Amino acid sequence: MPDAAHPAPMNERRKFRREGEERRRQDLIDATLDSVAEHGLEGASLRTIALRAGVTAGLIRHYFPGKEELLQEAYAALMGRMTEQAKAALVMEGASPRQRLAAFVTANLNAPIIDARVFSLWATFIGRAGADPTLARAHREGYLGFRNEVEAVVAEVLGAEQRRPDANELRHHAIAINAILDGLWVEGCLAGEMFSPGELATIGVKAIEAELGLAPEKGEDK
Amino acid sequence: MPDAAHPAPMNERRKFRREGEERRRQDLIDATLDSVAEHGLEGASLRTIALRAGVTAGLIRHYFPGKEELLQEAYAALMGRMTEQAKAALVMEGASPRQRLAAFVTANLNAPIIDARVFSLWATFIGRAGADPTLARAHREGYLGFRNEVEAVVAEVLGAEQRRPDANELRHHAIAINAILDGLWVEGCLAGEMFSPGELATIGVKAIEAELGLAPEKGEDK
DNA sequence: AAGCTATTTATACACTTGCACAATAAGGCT
DNA sequence: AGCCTTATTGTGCAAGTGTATAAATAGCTT
Repeated sequence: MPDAAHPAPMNERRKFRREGEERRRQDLIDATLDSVAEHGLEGASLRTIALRAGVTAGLIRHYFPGKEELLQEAYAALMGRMTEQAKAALVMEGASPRQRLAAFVTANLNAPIIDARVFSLWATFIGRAGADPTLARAHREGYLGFRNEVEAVVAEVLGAEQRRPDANELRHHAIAINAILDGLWVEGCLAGEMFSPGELATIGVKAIEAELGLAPEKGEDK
Repeated sequence: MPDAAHPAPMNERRKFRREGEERRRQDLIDATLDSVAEHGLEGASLRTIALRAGVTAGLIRHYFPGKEELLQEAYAALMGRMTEQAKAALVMEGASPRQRLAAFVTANLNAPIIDARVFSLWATFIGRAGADPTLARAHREGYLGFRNEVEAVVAEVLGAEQRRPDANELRHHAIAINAILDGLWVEGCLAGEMFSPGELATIGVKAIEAELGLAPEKGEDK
């Protein structure tokens, strides 16, 4: 819509700025994620995306071979940010393994990881994993990477308690803990207002400590 | 495509049979779910759906006001079948509460509940829950119903052990157990071949018994 | 057998979609 | 200052979309 303050002569070509390549690609990917989150894959047309990014639709083809590639890159970017945030909570210096585990769980069950928009994106993309092997592989890698992180922390925690679980035990613990985190994440994203702040984290920490057979902390029993 | 054995005269109008209303609606809903599972919401056009159902596109409008209503009914049907199957495992006569819980968990972590197609459908629809309040409410109801079932079984199990949890404790247990089931369900659906048969159920039963603080069964420790 | 009715097909329409490509101008280089 | 590259716009197109509606016919009623 033409700005009333700057009445544009008719047929004037739209002014534009040249952005750096990396910047433009990021903007387009962000606009894609926004569009998908808001209107689903179906509503994310090239024109919608371009409008959101402040460019015209034709430009997209200058940066991406086609729509499919744009979507795949957008999904990869989303997964990258998610796992990055999730793992960031693990780098705590000078904390006991058990404290690190609790911090990890708490971080994963609060904002910004618990987020309806991110969940919507995840679900929309993952729903196509069955049909699109590219998406399926991207998920698999993200999942396994995350689970390996979990498994490493679990090994540390149990090691600090003088317990020596075998490989299979360790794997089962990691799978179960991962499931607890995933499940609570889904519930929190879908119905966050049903839980008081921090409640999901409390539930998660307790469930995971129970899974690992850790004695309750002093004063932690209600 | 015309059958070679019955060469059709040109411009012959397609033959058809009148099915009962209920039957047709079901066929259309099934065709919708198939289309969505295979090509996603975007690829599920009225013509695709009609083709799958063996009718022409125009007929859909005779049974549904528009595409959106068809999708909503399809989602409702999907949720209905899922929760119905899930709860069915609970009706075991003459079993101890603990056995019933274990059977419930096992049933929910094996086929046909663990199913890539159903998961794909669930994810695709739930991804739109953020934007579509109708879908969000449908999910909420299904989720709460399921969680209440879980809570009831938990109360029975703990009651049989002479334990009297308060309401909040009970709620937390139900949320945690629900998360374990959801999380393992997701993992199983997305990467079923990474787990040996029955492995997810084993992990789930152990994790849930740990959550409830139940002593391991005799001979159950590895 | 004839007629009725509502299920079903078929066609039309306005609109959107992804993609192709020519035209243009922004901004660095000399 | 002028030029050259290429990022960006704008237009066009064929295919597909949901919806509206007219035409046909399957199967029941009488």
